[in-house]
This record gives sequence, structure tokens and C-alpha cells, in this order.
Amino acid sequence: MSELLANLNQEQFAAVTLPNQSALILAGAGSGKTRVLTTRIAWLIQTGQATPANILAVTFTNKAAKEMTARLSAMLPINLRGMWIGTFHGLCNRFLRAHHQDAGLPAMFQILDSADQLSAIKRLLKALNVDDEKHPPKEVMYFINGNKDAGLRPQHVEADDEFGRKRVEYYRAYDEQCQREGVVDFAELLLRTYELLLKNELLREHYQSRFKHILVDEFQDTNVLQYKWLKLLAGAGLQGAAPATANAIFAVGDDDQSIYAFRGARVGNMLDFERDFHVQNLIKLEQNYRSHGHILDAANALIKNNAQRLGKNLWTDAGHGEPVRVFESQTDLDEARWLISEIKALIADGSKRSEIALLYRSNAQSRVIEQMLFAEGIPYKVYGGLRFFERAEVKHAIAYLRLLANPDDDTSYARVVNFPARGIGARSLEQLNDAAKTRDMANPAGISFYRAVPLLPQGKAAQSFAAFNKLIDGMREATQHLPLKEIIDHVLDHSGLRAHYKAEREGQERLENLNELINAAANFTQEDEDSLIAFLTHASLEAGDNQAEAGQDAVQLMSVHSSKGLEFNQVFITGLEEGLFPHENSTKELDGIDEERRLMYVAITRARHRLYLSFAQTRMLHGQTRYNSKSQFLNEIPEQGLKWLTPRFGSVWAGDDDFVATEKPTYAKSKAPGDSGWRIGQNVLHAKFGNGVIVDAEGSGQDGRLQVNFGRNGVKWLALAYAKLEKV
DNA sequence: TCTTGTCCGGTTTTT
DNA sequence: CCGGACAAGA
Repeated sequence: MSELLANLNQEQFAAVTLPNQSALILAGAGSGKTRVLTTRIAWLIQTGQATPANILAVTFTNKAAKEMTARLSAMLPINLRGMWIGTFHGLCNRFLRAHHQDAGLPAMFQILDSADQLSAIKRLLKALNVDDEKHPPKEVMYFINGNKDAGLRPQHVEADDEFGRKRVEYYRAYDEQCQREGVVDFAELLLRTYELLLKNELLREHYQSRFKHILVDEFQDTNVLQYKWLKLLAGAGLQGAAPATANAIFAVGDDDQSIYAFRGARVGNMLDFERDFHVQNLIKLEQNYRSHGHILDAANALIKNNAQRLGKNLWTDAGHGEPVRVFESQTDLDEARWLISEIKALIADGSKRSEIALLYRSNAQSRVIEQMLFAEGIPYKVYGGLRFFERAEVKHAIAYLRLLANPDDDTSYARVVNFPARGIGARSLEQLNDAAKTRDMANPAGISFYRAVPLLPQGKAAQSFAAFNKLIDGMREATQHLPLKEIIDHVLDHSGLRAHYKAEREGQERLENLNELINAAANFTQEDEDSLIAFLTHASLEAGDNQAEAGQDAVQLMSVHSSKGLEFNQVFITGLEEGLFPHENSTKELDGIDEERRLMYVAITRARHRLYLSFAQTRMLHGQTRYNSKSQFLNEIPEQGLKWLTPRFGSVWAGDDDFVATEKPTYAKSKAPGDSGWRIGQNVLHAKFGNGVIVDAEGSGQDGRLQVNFGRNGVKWLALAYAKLEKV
């Protein structure tokens, strides 16, 4: 016990040993968050306050869940089975597999990843003859997911115009299609689980009495539905305050690191949680064990510019360390050249390449840097590309496997019915689609492609489809009792995938990936479950690491978003320019700049010993040279902690108007009425609509109109002469 | 039905 | 500028 709690600082200790009540732990970057979470679980068990079966620990990424499990098994000499540790989606999947009947799902239900979902929606819209100019599939997808993430079914969505009604109709049709095909998308995993718990009292009470301790990692990233789900599991009721009988939720999060609002995360959940669960135990972990003082000072000073924080200040006893280095270059190419020389120097000084990270706001920025690293022969690894299970050839193989498990999965059917080519084109598939829409009493929603084949009028197409069905059935029978690895091997041969890629000139790499799939299957061991289903779930839920060239000591390139949770000895934050970081699109969203600033905060706090910030005066973007001014975030970091590597005076950035250029500059769009001081991106307050941000403007002075995004209150055009707007 | 050209659009990402 | 998505020829 004392061993368990040894070496915790005062706040960590307090958090770990809190009494059995809900608590919110504000854990700053590098403050030992994971350690507190895992030690808390171990402590609850060791002191006899909980059994493993009483624990539910939920994270956002598989990586975090694995890390937690690994650390726990190092701490506890007991079997961790019975404890539910996993991602929101993973846990919901587990729940739905166990209660698929109550949830109205087939035992073999398949999980659609985002790409599958998009193609399912495309197929649906095509079948409904929807004009995809007016309703682009991507937007329909965002609409559906946005509503599911908020816990809303089609009947809950209000639509006040024709356009809105149409989208709700598509949402409803999409849900019907998924139901018929026996597939669920990511958001559905959560929503289905939530709804089942809501309506089934027996199940709800069972899980409520089981999970006495619910622990949540990265709480600031939860969306509306995830929070509702947690409340339900905790027995906290849906409205208002939780009763005293509610289970304890131990939430760990950092509002300053909330960078996923764009995908539905709601920081406000932290405040709601405090209120709903009468949180008396708010503990701040502010001692940072990662970075030197100057780096933390920069981070603290920057994030102070955000309003609406829960408030937190990182400190360290590791000393000031080195100043933050700043480099200004003429062009993006110069920036890359400087990066290379600096990296070479660091390596020459004995730094490991894998301890050097190059961060950027958007992935497109990596190209220039990559090219130069490649030319110089410096090993590097880019994160954020295609992942293993997202590769086309792997998805094809998976589609065949899914059809073995569930032939009604139309997305998979459509994907491979003509791959490799079997003379079944778009025309034939359309015919089949028509046949599948046939409704009768037995099948009010229509039937799947697979089942529609016998309904086709005799002809060439009907024969081709029948042959394909036979192929699938044949493979299913032949592989029925084989181990997973041999199932896949059989499918690769009999589907013709292997032969297809063998014949292709550049198919070598794809073949290797298919073999890699067999390897993955061979290493995949799942105890008491149907191994094929388990493997398919694994493929959907854990897309697999990016092209990991394991073992190679390489410089790390990634977007700021993907750097969250990681740390490096030396960090370069590149492209610190207005329009790029902060990104220009962010100015059009409510609180957009604040989220960009949190992003910058995340970036800064990745660095242990040395932090570099760089920006370029001109940058090639979309084939055009853009002239940007340096990022406002640079101005928000106090000068005394900075060390400029380039001279500051004579900089062309003395003022935008003094700009001297040989080419005609293309400024970032900034039209605003006259000199009134209104500008795009400005935050404003309106008596009726509340807080908003200016997105567009026309006219000038008192004749001008401003377009303002008021978030949930909509986007409005306001005439300056009438509307009373305050700058915030 | 499969290959070649043109057009468009272009943050961030996990599950 | 560069890749993906779709429309016209072999």
C-alpha cells in the first residue's frame, strides 16, 4: 500500500485517496494524469473498497486504454478480467454483443467505419434520387452523426424548413438501411447502448449496481451523448442533480486541452458535471514533471488569454531551462532548410531522432519538410496517413470476411461484388438495387442485395450475381471450421484478390499488406468469442497503427492534434502565421480562436527541454504564394522568455501597411465596414442572441451590415445602424 | 466495362 | 500545386 502511494505529490495523493464521491481532477499537461487514474483504481481495490468487477474505466483512444491496462497489471498482482477498461466505443460494443437481442441487433452485427458509413450514405442517396449538389453525402453524414452524438433520433430533430425536413428524412432512411443490413456506425454504438439502458430497467439496474466506480479519462473531450451515457450508468438521473445514491464518477480532464469541439466535444460537460454531481472535490494537478520553466511560462502566458477557463497554472521545480527559440524566415522553403540544419545539429549533439518532433497545424504543411528530410537522408516518420485497416486492399479482404459473417451487409456486398472485376457494372448493380427495394409484408424495409438476387429477371446480370452469391456461400461452407488465419487465406485465394494483385504491376506492396493481414489474424487471439467476429470488430474499432516502421530511430512529424498526449525532448512548432495557426477557418466559428489557442497550448506543452517556434513571411499554399503576418500567439508569449534566432528589427512585419513586396501580395480576406473597428473574427455580444463572432461584412460605417454567427442561435445579418452590438 | 482526362477544392481526428 | 472524384473514349 505505502509502496503504491509513495512518490505521489500532495495533490496526486489527495486525488487518489478521495472518499467515494464524485470528483473532478483538473490535470494539467504533464502532471501525472494517467498515474493518478491507475493508482486510484489500484488503491480502491487494495483497500477493499471495490472489486475489479465494480470498476468501469473509459478512455477515448485504444492507446490510452492499453496503457492504463498495462500500468494496472504492473501495480496489481490480480487478474484484471472483470474490470471494464476500454474506449467508449469498445465498451459499448461489448455491451451490445452481450445484449444484441434486447438492442434489436443481429448477433453478427458489423461496425461501419467512417469510410464505410460515407459509402453507405452515398448508396442511399443515390437510391433515393437525391441531388448531391443540394445534399452532399458528406454533409448528410455530418448531420446524422451530429444528431446521434447529441443523442437525437430523427423524430427528435426539429426541422423548420423543407431542407431540414429532407435531411431528417435521409437520417431516418439511413437508420432503416443500417437496421436492415445489420450494421452500426460509431455513433450508433453509443446511442444504441444508451437507449437500451434507458428503456430496460433490469439491465440498467444490473449495470448500475455493478459499476460502483466509473473513471473517465480526458473528460473535456466527451460529447453530449457520452455524458448522458455516463449519467445513466451512474444512476444520476437525466435531469438536474444526481441523487445521493448515485455511483461515483472520477473524472480527469483539462479544459485547456480541449481541442475536439469540431467533432462534438463539449467542454461545458465539466461545469455541468460539477453541478450535476455536487462535486465537492475539485483537485488541480498543477505540478508539471515534463517541461522546463521557460516552456511552461510560455504556455501559461498564452492560455491566460482565454476567457472561461476553470483556471490552472503549471509550475515545475526543474528550473528555467533554456529559453524558447524563435525563428523567422523568408519563405516556407527557408523554414524547412533551417529546420534541417537545426535537426542535424541536435543529432550531432547526441540527441535521438525520435526525441525530435516537428509539429504543424495542418497536414499539408508536412510535404515541404518531408521532401527536404528525404533529400538529406534523415530518417523520419509521418503520423496521420492511411492506417492499416483503411488500405483499399485490406478493406476489400475485410469486406469478403464480413459477407461470410453477414451476407446482408450491403456496403460490403457493393464493395466487392465486382472486385476483382466480374463484369458487374453500375448498371447491373442498379437493377439489383431496384429489386432489393421490393417491399412486402415480410420485409417492410426491403431486402438486402444478397437476398434480392433470386428476384432478378433471368439474364446475364442475374447469372453473374447468382455466381457471386454462390462464391460467398461456398467460401463460408469451406471455412466453417477453420482457424481464423486459414479462413482469410482461403478467402484471399478464392475471391481472386490475390491473383488480381499478383497480376497488377504495382501490386507487390498490396500483396504484402494482405499477407500482413494474415499475420495480424495469426497473432490475434480472443478467448471465448467467435474469432471471426472478434477480428472484424477489431478491424473496425482499432484501425491499427500508421505505417509503423518499428525500431527505426526517426524524426517525428505530426499535426498538433495528433501530438496530444505525447512528449519529446525537442519540439519545433512550425508555420506560426495568421491564417495558418490560428487557422483562418477557425475565426468563423464561435470561440474558434480560443480553441486554436488551446491547440497552441497543447503544442507548447509537448516539449521537455527545448522548444522552437518558427514562421515564414511567404508560404506556398494551393499553388499560390501567400503573405501572412506572424501568429498572434507569438505576441502572447512574453519577450523575456524568448530568444530570437533572427534579427527583430527591419522585419517587414513592423506594420502591415509598410509591406514591401516585389510580387503583388494576396492578403488574407479581411473586409470590414470602414474604420469602425469591426473585423472578421471579432467576438461580439448581442442583447438577444448572446455571444457571437463576426463572419462576414458588407457596406461601411453606419450603413454596414455584419454577418454574425451566434452558435446555437444561428447565423444572422445585422444592420449596424439598428443592432446593438458590443465588442467582447 | 476499364482507362484517360478535367474539374474542383483544399483544418484538425478517433472510434 | 496535387489528389480525389467524375465524365467521356477503347
